[in-house]
Amino acid sequence: MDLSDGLNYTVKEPNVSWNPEKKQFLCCLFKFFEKDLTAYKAVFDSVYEDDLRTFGFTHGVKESTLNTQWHDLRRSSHFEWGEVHLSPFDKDGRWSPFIAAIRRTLATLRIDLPEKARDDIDTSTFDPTLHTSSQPTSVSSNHLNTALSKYGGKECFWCVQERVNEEYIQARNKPREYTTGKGILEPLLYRWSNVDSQGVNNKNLYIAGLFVDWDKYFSPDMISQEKFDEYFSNHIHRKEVSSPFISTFKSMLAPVHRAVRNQEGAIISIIESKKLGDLVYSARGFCQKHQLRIGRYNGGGEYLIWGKVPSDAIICSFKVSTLKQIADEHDDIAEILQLRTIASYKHNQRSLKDALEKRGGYLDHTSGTIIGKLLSLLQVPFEFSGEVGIGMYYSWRLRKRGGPGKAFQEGLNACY
DNA sequence: CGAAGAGATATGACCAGAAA
DNA sequence: TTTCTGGTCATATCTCTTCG
Repeated sequence: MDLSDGLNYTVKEPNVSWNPEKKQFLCCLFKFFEKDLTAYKAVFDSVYEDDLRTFGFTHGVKESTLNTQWHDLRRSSHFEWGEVHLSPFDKDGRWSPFIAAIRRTLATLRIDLPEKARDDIDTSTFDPTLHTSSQPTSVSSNHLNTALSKYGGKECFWCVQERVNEEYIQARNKPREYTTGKGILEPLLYRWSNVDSQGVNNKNLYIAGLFVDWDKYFSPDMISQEKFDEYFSNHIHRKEVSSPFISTFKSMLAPVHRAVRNQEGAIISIIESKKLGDLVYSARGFCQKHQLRIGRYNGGGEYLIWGKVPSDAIICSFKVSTLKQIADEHDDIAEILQLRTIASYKHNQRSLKDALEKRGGYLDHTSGTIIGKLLSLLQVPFEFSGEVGIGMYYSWRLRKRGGPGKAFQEGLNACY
């Protein structure tokens, strides 16, 4: 018997130890980078070099193994597969550490692997009811674990499993309610926050309180409609619990009103809604569906964003102290803004709007010029100045009837 | 009792060949 | 070619039994 041949038959290539991290890493390659198994292999081998050597690999993992593994994860609706592929296509989001590692490795290896500009992975075959998980999901892990440790019996496991499955079926089959849908959604949303706001509130990034530890992120697809409604309801009832949502408003007046009344470090941001995908929900829609009123609040004008507002969706941010300073330095701006009047009203309601109206109307060209000056001082990019300016025109009641005319736009443009 | 062991069952990694 | 699918084999986990 030829010994070397014999070795080839008996010495089997080792198996990859697919822990959750490696699965996520592999899925990130497929999700964010153009498909090229040779490049995927090079990156994977390099990143997990030590680990692979420990398990006995000498020439890295075969391309086919990576491909099969990814398809297997998809076929079995594996937890990590869903985690990566059902999450928003956001390169600055939860998967950014993986993406950064991949980019670094590609640069080191001098491999030119294009990144995808959008998600092209078909997730329609993903069935959460089948989903095999190495880690229970964040949603149901508590129920599952307590039930198991409490009773330990097979019957109980299955009844719990049944309920978990039901949650998933509901989550999948029911289209998510209250979503604003394309076309209806306001192009711009405004956000107010201060030092007391929960979550991460930066000038260029917002993260909801529940996801401050971004590793714990889950998409709304991963939870039931009931759970989603509970989060939504808690949020609009302003309950003191961590929320997966970020509040925004379609009008700039609402956040300005809150900001001038709660000045401590208040920031106002302007957000471009189309960069948020479909993770924006109308509070009005929710209140209508559930016939809900909280005092006089009916959700009008408020939109909740799930998870985070990535930096590329934030057009600009300014501190309310900057706004006040500008008003102090420019009488015409102060006269239009009426920050003191706004601050004197407890609620942003009819009476505040009436009070703003009392100031009297402006000629369109005049108001356009003043608003334009303000927006340029606040460094609102020119391309959004029209949208923001017109919004302010209505909110601040710059003329009693009708919309802004051509002269308003001309006045606005004159300042940039 | 509870620890240890044996057997049964489930899961994970992967291949080879079919299908597209 | 690439992608999908049925099946194998090894290992992990569960369940039941035995024995000190």
